[in-house]
Amino acid sequence: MTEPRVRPTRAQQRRQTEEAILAAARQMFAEVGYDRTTIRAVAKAAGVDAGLVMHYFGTKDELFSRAAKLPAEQLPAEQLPTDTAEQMTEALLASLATRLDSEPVASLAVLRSMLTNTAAAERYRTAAEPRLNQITAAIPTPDAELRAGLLSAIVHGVIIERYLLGLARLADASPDQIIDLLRPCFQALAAAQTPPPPDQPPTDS
Amino acid sequence: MTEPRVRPTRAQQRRQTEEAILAAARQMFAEVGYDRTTIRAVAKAAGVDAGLVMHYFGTKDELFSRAAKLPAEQLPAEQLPTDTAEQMTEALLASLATRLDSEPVASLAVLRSMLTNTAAAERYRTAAEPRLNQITAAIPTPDAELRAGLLSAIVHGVIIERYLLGLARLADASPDQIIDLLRPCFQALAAAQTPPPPDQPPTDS
DNA sequence: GTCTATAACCCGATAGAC
DNA sequence: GTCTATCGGGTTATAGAC
Repeated sequence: MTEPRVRPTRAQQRRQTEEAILAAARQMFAEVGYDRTTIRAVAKAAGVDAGLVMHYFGTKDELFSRAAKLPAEQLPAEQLPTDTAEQMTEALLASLATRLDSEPVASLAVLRSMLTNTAAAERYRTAAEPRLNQITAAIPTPDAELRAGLLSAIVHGVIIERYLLGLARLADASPDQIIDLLRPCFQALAAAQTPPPPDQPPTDS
Repeated sequence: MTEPRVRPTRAQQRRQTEEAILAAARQMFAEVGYDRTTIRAVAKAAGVDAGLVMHYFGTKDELFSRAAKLPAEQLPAEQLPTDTAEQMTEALLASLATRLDSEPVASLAVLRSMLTNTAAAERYRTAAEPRLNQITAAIPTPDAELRAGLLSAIVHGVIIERYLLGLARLADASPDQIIDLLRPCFQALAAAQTPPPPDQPPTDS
């Protein structure tokens, strides 16, 4: 009998090299974007032949699509509370703090490519949409959709300048420092006007 | 004598076709980015031969560099007042309103390409630096540099989502609506905490 | 000054040997 | 399953005719 424990199943072996290819592809897509990422370079980084990459994924678009998927599609797990604007704001800040600490490389691949690749842009849109709806639901004003769009734009602007452009002022700061500065911004956007007006009218008027 | 008025100088003619090429290049760089822009397509859009583009600009990098320059380098003209944070904030909002109304296509070319082209990223950095310093100078807190970086990131995040990604919530809104919503955000970032600290120390201490 | 032809080099994708 | 060879296409850039 052949020892089936030591060298695992054909399918397992395949999944293993597939994962190595995907990891290399994610890294390169995140670093230089879709166009400048070549199948040949991905294969070399993964230690396999270029033909094998094509054999597994068929096309470069499919490779990008698979590489850009977050592991186990864990997105639906992180939901924002929509009860009050304050809760949503804090949850959004906490989510941003996590992303500022270590943004998944698959997300960076999408962000890096979304300005020059329509498939990446579409993936960005569909990934951001449920979150936009959650933010909108927590804001009690008629212009909630625009406010939610601005909050999302701020989050992504900060992440882009920190990770993709490496601007020193944002790249060197700590996540806590950034979210502490952004908290009043977010509260102003989510809570409409200031709760207590300065000069209180008489109680009976 | 040959009539020199009707058909202008050789140099003028050259400048004219050069400008046509640059306009076509700006448009294409802004729409699809550096990599997907080809010399051939630019030449066709400008109504000239591809070889002529190379003859004028020598290399694709030089063509991008020339196309990405704002006309007459009018950047130093728009300076932000650095006297008080309030003045700077309003000026920054006014500048954003103008850009939301019609962002120069040369700027869009840089923004579209900066995530996948190092020359574009470098141009973005050097163009943003003087403005960052002006914003910093108007903020009276020790973390002024980080606050300025966040303000800049917000501005560019909004512009990117509006023009380059075409997200509906930001693309359909009016500039005035957007800056009115962003005003409290910017004030919170620029003005630090509430001006009068609650407990004043004794005068002589 | 303008345009044609082509060189030299990449790429993604395919076919087939082993 | 893995790798080599190659096809067909694209690009920038150059050389040279008109």
